[in-house]
Amino acid sequence: MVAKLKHYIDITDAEHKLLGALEKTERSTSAGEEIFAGGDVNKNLFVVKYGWLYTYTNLPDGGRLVVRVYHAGDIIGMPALAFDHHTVNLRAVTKGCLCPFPKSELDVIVKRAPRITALLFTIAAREEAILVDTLRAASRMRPESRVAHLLLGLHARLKITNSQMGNRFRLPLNQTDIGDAIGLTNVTVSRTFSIMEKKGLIERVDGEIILIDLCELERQCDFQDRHAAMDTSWFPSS
Amino acid sequence: MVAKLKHYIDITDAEHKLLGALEKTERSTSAGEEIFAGGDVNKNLFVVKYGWLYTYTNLPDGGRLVVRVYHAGDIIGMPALAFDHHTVNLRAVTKGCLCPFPKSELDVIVKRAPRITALLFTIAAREEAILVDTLRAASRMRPESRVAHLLLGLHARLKITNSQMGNRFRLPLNQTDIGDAIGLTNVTVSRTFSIMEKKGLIERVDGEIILIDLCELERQCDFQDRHAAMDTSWFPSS
DNA sequence: CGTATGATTGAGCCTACTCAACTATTGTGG
DNA sequence: CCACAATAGTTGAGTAGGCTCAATCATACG
Repeated sequence: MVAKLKHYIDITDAEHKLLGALEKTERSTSAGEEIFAGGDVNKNLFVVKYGWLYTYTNLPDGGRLVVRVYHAGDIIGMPALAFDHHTVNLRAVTKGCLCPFPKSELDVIVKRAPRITALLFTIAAREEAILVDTLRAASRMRPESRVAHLLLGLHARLKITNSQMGNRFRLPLNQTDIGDAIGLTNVTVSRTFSIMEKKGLIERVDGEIILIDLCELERQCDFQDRHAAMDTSWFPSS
Repeated sequence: MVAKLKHYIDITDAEHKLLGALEKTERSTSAGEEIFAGGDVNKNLFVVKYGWLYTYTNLPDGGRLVVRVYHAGDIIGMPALAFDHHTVNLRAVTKGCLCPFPKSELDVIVKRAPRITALLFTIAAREEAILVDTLRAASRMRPESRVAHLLLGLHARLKITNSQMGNRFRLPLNQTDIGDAIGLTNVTVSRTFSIMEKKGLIERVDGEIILIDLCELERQCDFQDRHAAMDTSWFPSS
């Protein structure tokens, strides 16, 4: 996580030490494992060391909504900071490793490291902007644009921690998961992928996705990369 | 705003003074006025003194998505904290009054008032949880549940600052606005309201909404009140 | 090699959309 | 105060796109 935060601001030794405390505990996850469920008592946040995970909620009609996909360097559980119970479920997609830390450790950061606090605040704000983008795409766009938005979002996210990645990446989600993330059935996801491949927008090779026509993909879902830059101009001095 | 924050934690005189600084500038708004547009340079956040407003974005196909409705005591612009440009548009629904304050004033709070910082952080986290609820309802539920969710959300929000309100409130949004907020057309909103009225779930009198069968409304959209309580247990001492 | 999971494809249906006409309400200027 | 315009809401008819159901094909794994 420190590596990811360094991307945005310089971090002093003292700050580094405070952040290190958040990653002192480790917990490995196996593919498909349920880490916590909505309604569980919520004392911890999690930093992702590696692996893919997602949060989801069940819908009253039996459906399922995949809220957000997480990768190495992400912090899981910010929205739940406001409540003493979890609001969503967390599931590991692949093998991975998490660092749980109690909410209460944040108080030290808030008290002693105003720059880190501001940065975390900003990251939370960005999460909200990303969620609005998701709402835009998943509730109001045609299937092709929804898929495009999901793929571009994952790609932009993965590029931060893996800059020489190119336009190709492994996608460990099945089509039902994808459908639950963008509000389609697995059937429609399948048909949509086929159409996009036929159009020359993407390719699928060995369970990896290749984004062939990035420009057209970005155009059709009005994509904004929320990861590239953040406004740190208002931050206090350290 | 101070009145609203007091709801959750005690506020010392020093903290009160810092917060007061955020509300020293005022700006009145007229009904239908556009306050800012997505892409505008973003230096200010806004505290709502009174009036109704909403943020929205335009969709690539010409549609519109109403993201969030704001009332007295709300802070507008948290998600934009992460960027130097606005990510959405803001429009006033009714006459009202806003207190704009520069982002840079937050740095003083982050440095000097850790409890207030923690509280603002928590409010941002709650906004995210609310947005997930919106995503759930607006992208995946039947029209009736979507309307129910919107009405209950507004009602829960208005109750905080107006505790003896009962189950009746004025709704200054037209059916096109409502549709844009929950992913329906004005036509479907009209039909849905009629059905819900016929079923005895709600009533409409003089442009006001009366929630007749609260339990059934809550049941059918799986409603959670995110405003009632917040977890402040992890906050630092002041 | 057999089983389980995941992906593809086809047929038919259903729901919210579009288009359009009409009614109701609100606001404004003469 | 009335006439007119503009905005908002209602209702009907027909359409279309994504869903459901179901069968088949592909791949991975023990």
